[in-house]
Amino acid sequence: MKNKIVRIKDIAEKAEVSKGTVDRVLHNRGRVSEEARERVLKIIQEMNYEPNLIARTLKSNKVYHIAAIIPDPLIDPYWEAPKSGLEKAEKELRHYGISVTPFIFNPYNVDSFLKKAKEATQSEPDGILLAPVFYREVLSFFDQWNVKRIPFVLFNTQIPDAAPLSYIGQDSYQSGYLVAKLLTFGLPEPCTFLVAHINEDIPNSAHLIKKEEGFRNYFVDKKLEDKYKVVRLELGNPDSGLFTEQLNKVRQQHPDLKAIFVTNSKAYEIAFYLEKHRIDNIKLIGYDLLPKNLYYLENSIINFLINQNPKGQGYWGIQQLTDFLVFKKEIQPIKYLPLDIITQENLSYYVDNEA
Amino acid sequence: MKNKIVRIKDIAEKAEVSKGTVDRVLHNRGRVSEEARERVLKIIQEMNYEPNLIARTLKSNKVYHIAAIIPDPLIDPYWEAPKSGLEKAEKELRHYGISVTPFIFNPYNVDSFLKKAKEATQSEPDGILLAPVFYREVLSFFDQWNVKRIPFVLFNTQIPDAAPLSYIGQDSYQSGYLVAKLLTFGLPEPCTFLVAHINEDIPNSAHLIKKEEGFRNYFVDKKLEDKYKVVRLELGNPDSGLFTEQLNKVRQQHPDLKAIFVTNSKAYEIAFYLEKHRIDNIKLIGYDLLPKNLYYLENSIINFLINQNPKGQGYWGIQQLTDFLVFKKEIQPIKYLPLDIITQENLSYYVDNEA
DNA sequence: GTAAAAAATGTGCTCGTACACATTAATATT
DNA sequence: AATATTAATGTGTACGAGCACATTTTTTAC
Repeated sequence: MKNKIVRIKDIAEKAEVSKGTVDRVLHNRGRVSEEARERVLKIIQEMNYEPNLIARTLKSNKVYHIAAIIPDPLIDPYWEAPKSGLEKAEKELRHYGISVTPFIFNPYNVDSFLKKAKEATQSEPDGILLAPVFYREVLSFFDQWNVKRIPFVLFNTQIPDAAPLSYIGQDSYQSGYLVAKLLTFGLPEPCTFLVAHINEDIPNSAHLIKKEEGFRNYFVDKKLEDKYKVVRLELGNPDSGLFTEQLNKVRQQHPDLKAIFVTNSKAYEIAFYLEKHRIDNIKLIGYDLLPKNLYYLENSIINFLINQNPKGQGYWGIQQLTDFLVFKKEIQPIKYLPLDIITQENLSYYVDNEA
Repeated sequence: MKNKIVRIKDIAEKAEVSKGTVDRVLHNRGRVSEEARERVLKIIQEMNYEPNLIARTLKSNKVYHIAAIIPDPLIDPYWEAPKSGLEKAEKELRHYGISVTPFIFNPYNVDSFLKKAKEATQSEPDGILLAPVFYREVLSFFDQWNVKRIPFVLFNTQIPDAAPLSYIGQDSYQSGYLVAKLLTFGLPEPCTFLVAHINEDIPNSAHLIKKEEGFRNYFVDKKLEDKYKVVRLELGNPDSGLFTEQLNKVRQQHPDLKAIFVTNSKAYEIAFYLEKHRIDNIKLIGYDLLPKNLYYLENSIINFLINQNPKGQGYWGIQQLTDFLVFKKEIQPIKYLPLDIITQENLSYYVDNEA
């Protein structure tokens, strides 16, 4: 059987050199005669040697510091999941020398972001994981990190101009497209759909625009523009009276409103409104498995949730950086997570059961 | 910082014993005074020591042989995915001493199964991964393996009476339930649904019955029995004329037939029928991302597929056995994989991108 | 031709854990 | 009290890769 695991020692013996020489060939440390080099290289090929990553990391007790620049979960609960994901990854990878330091900023305050990003940069980390909530402000940091050669991984929000080591998240456009499919599947008759952006700085939130774009283009592509009408609404703070007013008005203007698509994780705000006004003929789709969303999903007020797998995003972010720093693997520049469709009936298998 | 990793040596020093003693405490190898035992145990708690699994497996060069008893992918293409999943796992885990030997049987031939299962048993493996296609025949093997103390993991088909180390797969009942939800969501008007079992030995296929049960119970639970009618059909070999005849007949008997639920991975057979007869007012839901199914999903003849994640099943099966054999971890007796809802629009993120 | 410099190759220790073996301390037996 | 027996504890090495350092071989300089 070829089942035997090939070690450096085996190669050394077969090539009639010492393992030191094999090591030099493997890592291009020079000081090897061309003759020996070729012989060793050939044998490595033949026996298709694969280094034992386990033994490798055991040796080097280098600690890799990763700075995780993420929004405060206490301010927006959405960010709890990514945080727990990266904590999980850190726990798993501690023995490989991975150490993660969170730099937590207020997602509604640019200065807070600037401060924390600066702190993170000054800590001279070996890698950075970042949720780039503020599009404009983050760009100059990318330059700094590129100069300093600090690899950085983005998640949640895709930034086209950046050249990160990797982006982890969903294809926003496609997720809007998917939502349109689901709603038209459930509503075969002509009607009106509402795209609701809740409490967001829209011009600075490219991914939300992408979602709306995908949503609208579905109707174009499928030639359904005559059948369905799409309206949009930028809603402010749900606690204000304006919020309710805006919704009342849109319902009045569009009596055939049959579905609402919420582009972020705050579908529960709309659900609260629907429940309060005892409206049960409007379907509702949103994002993410927050407890409040799950509550309304269970009560059939929310019909579907698209799981952005935020925990997985944090988890895979750290994993990607580890693969790069520790294992020196090739990193895929974009890692799209699946667009999970969640409903009452399959919910339990997605809650706390992933990655 | 608590960032320092705790080693056995650290514990030994703090407890003023040698690392040998700590080792004996950790592994209950006896020969330790009660006094020392308690002291060490306390310090292990305090410093919350976690063994370095990396170093652990590096030491022991034991090879664990796992026998994988699975159906032949050449006979039923469904089984390609589990096979590739377990191959992927083997590759990842080779350096932990995991070696997987496939024992491949004909899923339509009991004798072939008996022969291979016997061979696998005689090879005296350290663990067994099994797709228990033949319910009755597999039971005696469970007894044998229990006597020999060979841990076995089941996947794909849940067997209630068995007490495997772990079952990996989906909750069949719930998946039927989910399908009912999707269909009623898309078909708000009263109509008839067909549950189709294609080319299966139904009495011996508990998981297919469970699917139907879940499907039917959805209507009961939601008080929709008056609105929707459910009929069932056991279809034989799709290549025979009978197959088409049966379908024709059921359509004739139920003119308001609006959806078909195929309980296994052969939805493409019905799709072929629907396409051939140019029927586009019957929705179709089935299982698994086989190339043929994907083709019809792309063409909108199949509306949804439930992904049973067969690749993941093979992968996690080997992972579970490795966790048990190599890492001595606690194993969860049931590992339900999520009920992924797949449609044209989110398909690409599930194809070859998992586990 | 010899010594010095450079190139090539070899040796040995480290990482954290597990286990075999060696050693010491505490009882039991005569 | 001396020896045998058992219990308790300590010591040392292996696993595979990586790297510093030691050693050998070849080349260069005079």
